[in-house]
Amino acid sequence: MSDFEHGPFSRKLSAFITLSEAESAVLASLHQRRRKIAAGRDVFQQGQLGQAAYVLSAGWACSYKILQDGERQVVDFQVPGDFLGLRSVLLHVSDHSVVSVTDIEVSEVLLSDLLGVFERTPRLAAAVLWAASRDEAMVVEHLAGIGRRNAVERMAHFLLELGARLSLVGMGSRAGFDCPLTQYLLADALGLTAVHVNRVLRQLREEGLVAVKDGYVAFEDYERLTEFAGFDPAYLDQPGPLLK
Amino acid sequence: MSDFEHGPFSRKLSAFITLSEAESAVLASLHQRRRKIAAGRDVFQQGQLGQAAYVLSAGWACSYKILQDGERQVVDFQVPGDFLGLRSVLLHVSDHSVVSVTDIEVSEVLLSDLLGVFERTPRLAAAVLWAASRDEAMVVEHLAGIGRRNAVERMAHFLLELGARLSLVGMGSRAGFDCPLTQYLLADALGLTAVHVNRVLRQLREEGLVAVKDGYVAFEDYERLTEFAGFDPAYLDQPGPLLK
DNA sequence: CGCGGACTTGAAGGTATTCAACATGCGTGG
DNA sequence: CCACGCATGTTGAATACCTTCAAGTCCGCG
Repeated sequence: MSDFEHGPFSRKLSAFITLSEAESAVLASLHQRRRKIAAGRDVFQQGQLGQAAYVLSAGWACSYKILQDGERQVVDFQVPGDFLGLRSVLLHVSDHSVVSVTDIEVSEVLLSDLLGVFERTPRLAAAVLWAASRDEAMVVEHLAGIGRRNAVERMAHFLLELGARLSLVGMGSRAGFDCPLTQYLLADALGLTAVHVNRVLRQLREEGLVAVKDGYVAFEDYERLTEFAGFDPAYLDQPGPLLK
Repeated sequence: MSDFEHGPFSRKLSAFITLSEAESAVLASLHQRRRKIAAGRDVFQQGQLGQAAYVLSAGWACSYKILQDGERQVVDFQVPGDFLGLRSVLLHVSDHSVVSVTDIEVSEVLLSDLLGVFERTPRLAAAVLWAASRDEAMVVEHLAGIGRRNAVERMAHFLLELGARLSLVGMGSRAGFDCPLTQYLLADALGLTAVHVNRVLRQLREEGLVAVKDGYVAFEDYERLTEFAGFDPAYLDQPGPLLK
């Protein structure tokens, strides 16, 4: 049985462990409670008692925090195959909010489901922990970018990372990718103002590195952009399953 | 049997699950390979093939990334009970480095140990995943701070969070805590220069909020500082075990 | 005693923000 | 159908925050 039949989530996990039929079946059983959510709706909110997490099967979502003074910081964007709110389910109280950027489709995963999966198929526990680690690695890279890169490098690096992630699920290439993010969302992700995001994008465009226009990110000179941003995709790549 | 007998790691996990004797024994078995490391030594490095993670049992450590241009971003500091390199063991390649800030004591945990623990005691898998989630929540809060708080608020929030974490393991209070971090380390953690850290600390001292001097952080007005920094410890608190 | 690491302070400069104005495109209702 | 509102994108000018560069202090230690 192909690991790819059950959608992007199985596809993602199968990069870490080779899924047995039993394990595939257990994963498939997680997709019982499907929901469609329109663009711009909160999936869940910061502070909410969250017993459920979700697996995103279609569309883009965005996890963010609202600070005391009302400022928003986008922590990460989620694309198909990613978890929504995995931390929340384990922390009992959500430390962040998630909003749909486009129309999305999700499967609800209860804490009890997750614990059941862990007991019946411990290898899947490792796979889920791996997926969580990979997500955290991206958050950490994001942290480093905000802390230590200037606005232009930060944007360049961010666009390259997003492109690499999307390539892994067949939604992007070295040419570019469709991107539904507004300059406001980009600003809140990169710790900038929307005004400055605009200037930075102009600069990257004028230097012939990357052009963002009409919902499409076009890499005009992938090599030079990679060089400029100091982008190293090692933390995203998974050469093969670690557990056979 | 008290959950506290086996050191800060068991103490931390027992905030999430009530440990059975069998589970405590399994945890204790993880502390077979103990190592002492002098201050200022790398425990492991970014890019290294890391089969092993560590549990910190004494002292302070610091995880960081080095960017292309040589700039350092400190991701988090670790105090007793915290994991070192859990992500690395699951990602196979470490995405960050860890250095000892003080003399430290660690226990090595192999990937095979961890998988064994998951198979024998699935509830511990959940507990470990919870601990990882809690650590990630701190990284996310850190990200939000760097992205959306100015230098003074950022520093205030950081010191409050550190104080709260240390209080949980009995190493701090609302009065203050011992802190071995230099202004250079603080700068690299907060995405500032050491020079500006110095000015920010002076400002916080002059406003009677918090004073950092001779390795001790003294909260001079905890209430007002909390208010000023917009500090909400919800994501650190765990009212009681989620799994009995 | 001299050296290095950590800390401190001033002055100048650059990056990103703030404020303000305007352009563009899309959907909705008059 | 066109007017209008609203979200998004664009650009300029003034300002603020933080960095950079530079100089110097303090202290522990070989």
